[in-house]
Amino acid sequence: MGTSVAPGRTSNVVNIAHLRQSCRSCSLRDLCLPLGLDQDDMTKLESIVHTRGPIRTGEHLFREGDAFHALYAVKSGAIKTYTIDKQGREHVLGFHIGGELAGLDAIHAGRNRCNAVALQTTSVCALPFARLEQILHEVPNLQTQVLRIMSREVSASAQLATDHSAEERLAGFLVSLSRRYQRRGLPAHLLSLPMPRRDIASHLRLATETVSRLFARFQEDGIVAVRRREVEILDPAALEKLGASFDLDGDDGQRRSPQLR
Amino acid sequence: MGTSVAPGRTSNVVNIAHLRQSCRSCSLRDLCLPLGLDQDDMTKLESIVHTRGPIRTGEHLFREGDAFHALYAVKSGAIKTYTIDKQGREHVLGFHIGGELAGLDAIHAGRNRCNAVALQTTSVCALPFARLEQILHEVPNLQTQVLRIMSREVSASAQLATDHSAEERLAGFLVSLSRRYQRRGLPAHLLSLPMPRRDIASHLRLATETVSRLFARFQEDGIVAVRRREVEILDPAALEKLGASFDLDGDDGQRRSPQLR
DNA sequence: CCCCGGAATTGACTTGGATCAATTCTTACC
DNA sequence: GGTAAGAATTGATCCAAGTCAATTCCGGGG
Repeated sequence: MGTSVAPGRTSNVVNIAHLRQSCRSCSLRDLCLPLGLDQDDMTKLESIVHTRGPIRTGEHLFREGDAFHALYAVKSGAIKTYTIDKQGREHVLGFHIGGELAGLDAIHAGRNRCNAVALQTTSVCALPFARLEQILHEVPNLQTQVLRIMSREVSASAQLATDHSAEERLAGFLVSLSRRYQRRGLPAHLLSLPMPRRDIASHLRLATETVSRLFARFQEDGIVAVRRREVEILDPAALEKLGASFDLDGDDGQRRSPQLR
Repeated sequence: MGTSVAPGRTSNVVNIAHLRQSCRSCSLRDLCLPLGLDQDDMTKLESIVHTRGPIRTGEHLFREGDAFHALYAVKSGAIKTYTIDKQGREHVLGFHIGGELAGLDAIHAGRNRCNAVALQTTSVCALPFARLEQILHEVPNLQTQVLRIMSREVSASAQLATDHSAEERLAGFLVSLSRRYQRRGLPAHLLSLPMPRRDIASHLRLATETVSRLFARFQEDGIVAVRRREVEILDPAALEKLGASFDLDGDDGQRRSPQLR
C-alpha cells in the first residue's frame, strides 16, 4: 500500500518531488500544523513531511498494535479511528476530515492504540514523529501548535462526555461536524457525511436504529433535512440548543489572537 | 498537606525556599514531569515550578473561564475537574491524584475549560505555562514527557468511551484507579476513594443509585468489599474482565524503556 | 450523649433506547 | 435493465438504568 497509487511506474517520484513543497501551498495550511510559521520554519516542516497517495475506501492507514512512527494529517477525504474490544465489538473513536491530525494517542505507548481506515478515497501527510520532535525544539511556533492541537483533542473528548441523552449526543455531533466543515472551508449547513449510520451510532454509543429515528425526529421538527448521507441544517440555533455542548474554540472568534503567553 | 504543616508564621517563606528545589527530592519524581531528566534539566524545571500550599476540601484551584497560565501537578490529596452545562447540571470530567497533571485542556483556548476543586486537603505544584513552553525547547526529555502525558490523556478518554454498560464503566473505573494508586505507590487493592458516590456517578454518566447498586452487586459476587469510601479489590482479575478496557500503558511493563524514537 | 444533615443504600416504578424483525431504498455488478 | 447485497428506515417489544421515595448510616457540633 503506502504510495502505491495507480500502479504507475514514475508516480512515486513525481508525487514526492511535487508534494515535498506542499505545506507552503497547501490549502489546509491554516488548519494543519503550519499556522503562523515563517518561511524558514515552513521549510523545516516540509523537509520531514511526506504525502501518501490516495488510500481507497476501506483501506487502513494504520492498525492497533502497529509500532508508532508517524502522525498523519488528513489532506482530503476522511478517516475513522476505532478499536475492537475483547468481545469483538467495534467502537468508533472519531472521524478525521481534511486538516485534522490522527495518531496523537499513539505517542504515549509507542504503538498505535486504534485502527484508522479510510471512509472515502483519502490522502494524508505523514509526519515522522521522531523527526517532528526534533524540529519542535527548533521551531517554537510549531511546538505551540502541537501542544494546542493535543489540548484541543483533550477538550473535545471531555466535551463528548458531557452529552447525556441520545438527542443531545446526535445534536452535539452535528454541531461539531458543522464547525469542522466550516473551518475546513466546506459549507457548514450542508454536510455530506462520509460515514454510514452504523459508524455514527458506534461513535455516539447508540444503536443504528436510534440514530435513524433521531434524524427522522429532527427532520419532523424542521431542524434538519436529511437525504441519506446528506444533512442540511435548517435551524442551527435549535440544533445548538439541543446539544449540551459549548464552543470548543473558546470565546467566539478569539482564535486569531492566541492568548497564550 | 504539602509542607506547611502547622500554620506557622514564617511558613510561607520557608515553604518557598524549601520547595524550590523540590522536584529533585519529590517523592513523585518518577510520575510527574521529571522522569528521565538529568541534574541540569531538573534545575531548569525547578526554577519555574512553585508549590501552592494546602488547598482545603471544597476550595477551587481554578475555574472555568479563568485565563490560563499554569498547569498543575498534584503533590498530595486529590482534585476533581468538572463543568456546568447550560441546564446547570454538573459533569465530572475526571479526578487527579498525586503525580497527575491538571489543566492540559486549557492550553488550546487560552482559558480554563473546566473547574478544579479539591476533594481533600491538597497541595499542588504550579507550572507557569509560558515558562514551561520555553524550557521545553531546551530540554528535549521534558518535551517528550509532556507530549507523552498529553497523549496518554487522549488515549484515556478514548478508553472511557469504549465502555458501554454501567457495569463495564464502574469496573473500568476501579481498574483504572487501582493502577493509578499503584503507580503512585499506594496499595492497589485497598482504594480509599477521595470522592463521593455522586461524583463517581457523574463521571461515569450514571445515577448515584446505580453506582451504589453496582457496588452492592460486585460485593455480592465477591469481587470487592465495600465499606463506604473504602473499596477493597478482592478479585482483580474478575474486575478486569468486567471492564471492556485494555491496558493504558500498552504492553505490560515496557514503560521503563521508552519505545519512542 | 443526642441530634442534625448530608451520604449512601434500598425499594418500587417508569422510560429511553436497545434489540429483534421486516420492509424499502441504493448502489454496484452482471 | 435486473438482481443481489448492503444501508437505511420503520415498527413492536423488552430491559437496563433513571427517577422518585423512603430509610439507614455515619460524622460533627452542641
